[in-house]
Amino acid sequence: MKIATFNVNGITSRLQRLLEWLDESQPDIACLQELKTSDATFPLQAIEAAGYGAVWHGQKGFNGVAVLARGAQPVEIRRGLPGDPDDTHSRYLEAQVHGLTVASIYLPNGNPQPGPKFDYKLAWFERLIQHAAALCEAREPVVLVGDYNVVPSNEVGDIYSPKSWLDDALLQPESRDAWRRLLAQGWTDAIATLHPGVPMYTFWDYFRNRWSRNAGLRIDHLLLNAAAAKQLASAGIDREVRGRDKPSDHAPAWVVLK
DNA sequence: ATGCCTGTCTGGGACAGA
Repeated sequence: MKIATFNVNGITSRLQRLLEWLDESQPDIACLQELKTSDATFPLQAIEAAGYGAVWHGQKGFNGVAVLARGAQPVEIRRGLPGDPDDTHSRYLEAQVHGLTVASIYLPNGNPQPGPKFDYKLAWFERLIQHAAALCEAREPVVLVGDYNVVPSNEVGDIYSPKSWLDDALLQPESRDAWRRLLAQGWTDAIATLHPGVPMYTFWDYFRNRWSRNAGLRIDHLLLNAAAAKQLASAGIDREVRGRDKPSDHAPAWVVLK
């Protein structure tokens, strides 16, 4: 069972990159973020033609998350996190498919900080922590994947160099503290567990030659509860996707469960 | 040192992203 996460940065302009990656990587489940399109304009036909069923939560111009499943129709469990009825952002979609529960997460970026966007990020994180507690305790496998917009540490496995990012919302102690408290519920960070100490970046800014210099950040994560972690076989990053024509600024990350 | 690129909505320039 291969589960992947991919921030596509606009599914409309990224559709060919997405389809070729699905064909190559053959994930059983693919969670997408930053669709940047409305529910009505989600390219369902092309995704079904590629052999995938889908549920999605779109938003015109911004945000947007989806869960794709190869040869299956995901069953939607929840769209949006509980705890704030005024939150209009499409950032959380939870579904059951292929015998497990999976969530596609697009955690707020939070820049600039300090400020209201950073406050929103931290508040959203607290709502995720609240909601994730019961999922972590589930006896069935649960996988929370997506763009968490947190660089977990300043180590080279997580960032090429923290120097120019020290004031960024992705590295702030508050962001990292929330990340640590989420993991402390009992989640396994699949990439960090299987590839400690080596660069496992998932994002490279479009400018400043960040891709050609491999000046990347590890911000897309795959978290497994105990039942899922028992099945953990391998994990990786499809880096080559970032080097193609008209790429997303993120590369897909994936985990295989036995 | 700096959104320096890129996508979206829109129809040129603003906003958002990380």
